[in-house]
Amino acid sequence: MPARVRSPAAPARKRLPKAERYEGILAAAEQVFCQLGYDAATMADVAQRAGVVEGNVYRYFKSKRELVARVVSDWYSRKLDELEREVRQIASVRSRLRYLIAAHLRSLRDSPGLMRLIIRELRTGDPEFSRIVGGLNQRYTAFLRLALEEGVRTGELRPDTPVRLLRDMVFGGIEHHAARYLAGIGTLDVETAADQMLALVLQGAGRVPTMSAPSQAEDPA
Amino acid sequence: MPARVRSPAAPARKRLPKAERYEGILAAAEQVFCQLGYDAATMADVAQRAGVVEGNVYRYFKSKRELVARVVSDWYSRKLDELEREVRQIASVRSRLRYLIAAHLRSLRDSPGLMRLIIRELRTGDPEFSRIVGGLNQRYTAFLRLALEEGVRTGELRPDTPVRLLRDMVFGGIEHHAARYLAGIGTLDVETAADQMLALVLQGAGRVPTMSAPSQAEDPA
Amino acid sequence: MPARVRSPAAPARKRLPKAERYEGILAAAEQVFCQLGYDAATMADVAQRAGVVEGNVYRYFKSKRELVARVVSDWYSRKLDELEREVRQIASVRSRLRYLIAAHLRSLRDSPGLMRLIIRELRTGDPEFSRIVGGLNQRYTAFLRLALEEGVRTGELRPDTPVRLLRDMVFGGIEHHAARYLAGIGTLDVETAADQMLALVLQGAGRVPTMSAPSQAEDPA
Amino acid sequence: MPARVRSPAAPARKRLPKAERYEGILAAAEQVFCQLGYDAATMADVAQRAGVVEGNVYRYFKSKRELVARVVSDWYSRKLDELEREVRQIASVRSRLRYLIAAHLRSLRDSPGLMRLIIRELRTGDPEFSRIVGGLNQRYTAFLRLALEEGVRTGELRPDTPVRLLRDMVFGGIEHHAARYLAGIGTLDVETAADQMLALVLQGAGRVPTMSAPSQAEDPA
DNA sequence: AATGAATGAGTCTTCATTCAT
DNA sequence: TATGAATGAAGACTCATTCAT
Repeated sequence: MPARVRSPAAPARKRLPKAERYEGILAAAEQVFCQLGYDAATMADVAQRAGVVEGNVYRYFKSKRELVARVVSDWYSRKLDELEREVRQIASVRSRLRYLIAAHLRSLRDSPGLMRLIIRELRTGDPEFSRIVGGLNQRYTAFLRLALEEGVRTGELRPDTPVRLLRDMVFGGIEHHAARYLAGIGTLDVETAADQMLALVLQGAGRVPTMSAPSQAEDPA
Repeated sequence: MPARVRSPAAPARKRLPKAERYEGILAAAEQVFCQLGYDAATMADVAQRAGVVEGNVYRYFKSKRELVARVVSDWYSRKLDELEREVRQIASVRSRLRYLIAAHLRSLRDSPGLMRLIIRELRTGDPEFSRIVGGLNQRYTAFLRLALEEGVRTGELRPDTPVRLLRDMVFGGIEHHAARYLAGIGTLDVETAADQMLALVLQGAGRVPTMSAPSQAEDPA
Repeated sequence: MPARVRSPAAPARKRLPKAERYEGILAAAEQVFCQLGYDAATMADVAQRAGVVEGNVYRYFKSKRELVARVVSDWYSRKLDELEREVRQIASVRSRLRYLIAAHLRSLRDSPGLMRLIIRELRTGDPEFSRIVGGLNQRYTAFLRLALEEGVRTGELRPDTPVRLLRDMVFGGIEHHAARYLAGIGTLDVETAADQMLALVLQGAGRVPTMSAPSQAEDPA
Repeated sequence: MPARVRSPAAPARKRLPKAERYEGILAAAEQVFCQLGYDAATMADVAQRAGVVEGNVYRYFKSKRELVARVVSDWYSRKLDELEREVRQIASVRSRLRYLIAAHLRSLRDSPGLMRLIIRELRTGDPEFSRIVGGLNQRYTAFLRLALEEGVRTGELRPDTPVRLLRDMVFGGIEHHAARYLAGIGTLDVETAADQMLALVLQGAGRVPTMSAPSQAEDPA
């Protein structure tokens, strides 16, 4: 009986259809893992929150690792569908970049617990985890990579753009930027951050040196 | 008043000066923590690697948390000294940025275990940890922030540069970029990555506005 | 995320209904605690005596302190029931005093281990302990206090009787008296001791003031 | 490094005469044991408070048990001297009883930590402890026993007085009475308690039934 | 399908005591 | 005589996982 925070447990129900019980446990696991983190969360916590008995969880998930993996892959699946749907409707590369940056920021803002879980646990190298979550992360970041590659093709981006590095700067930058927010400190202004990051991605921070093509708005000229 | 009787005790191992033993345990802990991560590592592992009995570790470090904290803060201290020494000798902002980017990449390349430890455990919010490591991370990232701010002052960078966001993109980008390497997959080409990242920081990925086609797409011309 | 893998687990022992196992552990704990005392007893001792694995004890009792507390409160509950039942059937105050004195002596004679445990551990001020055992001791001693108070009301006892002090002398006296027996030295003659103590309580040890030699010095004659 | 309360340590001094060091450690031990109790106190606590290094304590006391035993026997020796000195000057048995009762109450009031230590640890049956403290407790209680026996001889007390039982009631009663005070709750009024207890010892609480020799002052005649 | 009792291998941490220096 | 580093044997408590019912 750890001094853990236990939330109002759902009353146990009997004989649910398999799929429904599965979803219930998954949802409970998401809450518990997000709130406590992987290590601190216990299977007992999950079972209780799901209104199920401990051993029963193992009928649906063969181990704790698989359970987190499913929670995370679930999130990725949902996110992937959403991105798929939205991104195809955005014509310009620039707008697509803007959308993807903002989308990731929104994810961090709206599901900080889950994102912290992903960021922390994704880098584990656990085989069980990799097997399940594996490609999903790649497919997720692929949206940005593809957008950048298209930008190169269309000429909106320099031909020598180091696409993967730029992608890393975007995702890594967003996650770093949100670190304080994830830690419960401060807020996260999605739109401002997205605008600034997009600008940095496109023009960098260096002063444009040419005479003929003066830089930004604040040019005294 | 335990009824158990203590056993007669075996021959004592070699007796080291306090500082030496401290360093020995610290070094052992660094290895163990870097290899297994904080949670998976046990104090028994550390003690064994240090050639010491488990209980003896506690003469030098009052808890496992303090021990990691010391390992990490030790690294930061060394790094901070080094940065301090080097950075002050680099005149131009551009060169300083290049140096800081490369330095962080080198850290990841040369101490992947430690860096993974830091990246993972730094975001824990544990008070023991924060107390000790606390400001070190800030002081570390401050070097880049200061360089960027100076760039703004000297006019090498745009006056409206979002300094903190850019700093996050650099550190986050580097760490993301090194993720595969940290996971034991692939290599890390410090110089190339540093060059590319510096370029992105300064000019971004957007097409250079030529005379005929000045700045961005939304240019009214 | 421990890297250690759990072992395949051995054949499970017999499965008892919850209440039965609870009682079994409680009984084992009583024996162990009484024999060794609280500090010297270990949860492993208790588990072994109960024929259960150590960790399983914690399914029923959340801590060692709670376990002793339950053992002790269990005894009090039983004793309280018994006293309740018996005392109400005894009409005269004198008989009631005699009964309560003898009953406490019998408790010491018949459950010396448990009584030693109570006497030693009751005075600990541990919150877990107090929470559970708390009022039970007071309710136990209240029987004597109430009998004395009634004696005062009925005139069988002097109106200025210091009830609490007298109660302390009875309980403290009995416990002191039984100390040698509790230590395993000598025997305990309940009836004789009860008779003598009752006499002391009622008349004290002072010479009875006869007609010719009236009581104490402060006798006005 | 336990979260224990450590008091201002005396600075280590070198090369004290043996006897002086011995006393210093003993004094430190008394403080520590009284404050924390035997089990919770550590040899490290004692050493620190004595301004001595841990291992050095063992040059003067061969074990923790012996150390407490010495602390306790020290107290008894002092007390015994004091009683010896005082008691011989008190002529009447009655006064002597009054003095001994009050003296024990004062001990409890003035050295609650030590008394708690004695009361708790004296009943352990530890051979090391018994060997050292052994007879002291008996010699201490003997003062009261002798006074009672003399009372019997002189006729001030009934010839059939159960001396040992009465002695137990006095000491046990006092200790029970002081229990709340020892637990840090409430105060201890030595004089009142002594008066009341003396009266109980001499006359008991029973209403004197005779016509010819009416009882106390509050008798309506 | 569901239950939940039972397992067992850890985890961290504490401390009396010894002994090389 | 003094030091304090080192020992080692517990000890309380946790938790993923299994399996009889």
